[in-house]
Amino acid sequence: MASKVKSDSKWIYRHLQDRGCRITKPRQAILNILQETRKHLTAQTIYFAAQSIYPDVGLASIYRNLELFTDIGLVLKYDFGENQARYELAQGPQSVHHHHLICKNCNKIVDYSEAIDDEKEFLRRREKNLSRKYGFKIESHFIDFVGLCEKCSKRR
Amino acid sequence: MASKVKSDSKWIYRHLQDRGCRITKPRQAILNILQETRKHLTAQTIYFAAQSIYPDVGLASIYRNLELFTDIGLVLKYDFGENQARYELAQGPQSVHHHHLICKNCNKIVDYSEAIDDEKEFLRRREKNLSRKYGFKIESHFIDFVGLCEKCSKRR
DNA sequence: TCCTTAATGATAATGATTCTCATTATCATT
DNA sequence: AATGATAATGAGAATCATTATCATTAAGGA
Repeated sequence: MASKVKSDSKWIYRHLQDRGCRITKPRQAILNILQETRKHLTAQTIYFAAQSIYPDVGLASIYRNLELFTDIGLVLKYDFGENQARYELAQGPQSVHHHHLICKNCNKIVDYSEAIDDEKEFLRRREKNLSRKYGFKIESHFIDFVGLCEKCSKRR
Repeated sequence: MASKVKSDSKWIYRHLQDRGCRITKPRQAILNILQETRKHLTAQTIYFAAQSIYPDVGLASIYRNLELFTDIGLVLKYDFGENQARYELAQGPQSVHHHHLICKNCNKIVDYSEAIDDEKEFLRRREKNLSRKYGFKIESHFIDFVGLCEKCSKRR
């Protein structure tokens, strides 16, 4: 019953309502949490955090809504080779489009977003080319570099 | 007991032996299978195929060795948003370095490798830059485009 | 052939994610 | 503000890929 849901960015709610989705407390809680961090959170972490906003929330709703948000492009879902997915807001004040460096030994993740401009041009060409050739309607892309972080490459 | 393991590319075995790994029947079976396909196979698929080469093989060995092969760079492990990983040989006669188009609706995967040359130059610069800045020793990269395939984009 | 020990197979355990279904809450309409 | 259709929920069971355990086997150098 109790709920500490704060008011959120209007555009997110419009995005949901345009699709006939209701604005529920679990959804507000999840979005609040994602808006307050830059980290990639697991469903469990989001679940625990959501309980402090809306104690009655269930884990199933966390998964259901993360899937919904991912489907409608509000959230990005990542797999960094752990045995669980990670999520973050696709757009918003806290989030900048970025890619990842993944240490295959300790699983450390570094986000980077610099020098993105020459990348944009490259990706624009590539997406146009691929769309035409394969008939795909491309919505997003992921670029991950995998290797060893400084610590792990010394330790080997 | 029975075993139909064929002789394999020498370099792969050298790669294993250099690391003190033994050449076992399960390992030979897995590598045979991966060498004969261009597809991204699941552990289950590899398990069933391996049984026709070496009937006594256990599922645990499939997982253990796929992890080993991934660690030493012989195999690439992918997650396409299904609930299971997929694997393919990192290098070899059948395999060409490529990236993916993933349909987020029906999970269709298209491999593409054309026009890879301008990508190489772009990636070289990017990897050098990131290595210097973050101290990462970058070994590989993944570029995936996510969207809707032709069928699914019409159906919506 | 012998010996060391890496690797294996069988199977139990784990744990993230999904499913089921009765109940509840959202929100357009009145 | 009350109503009603139904989207969404919470609890917990079910699923299923992956890992861990451990006694046994086999690779490969001596």
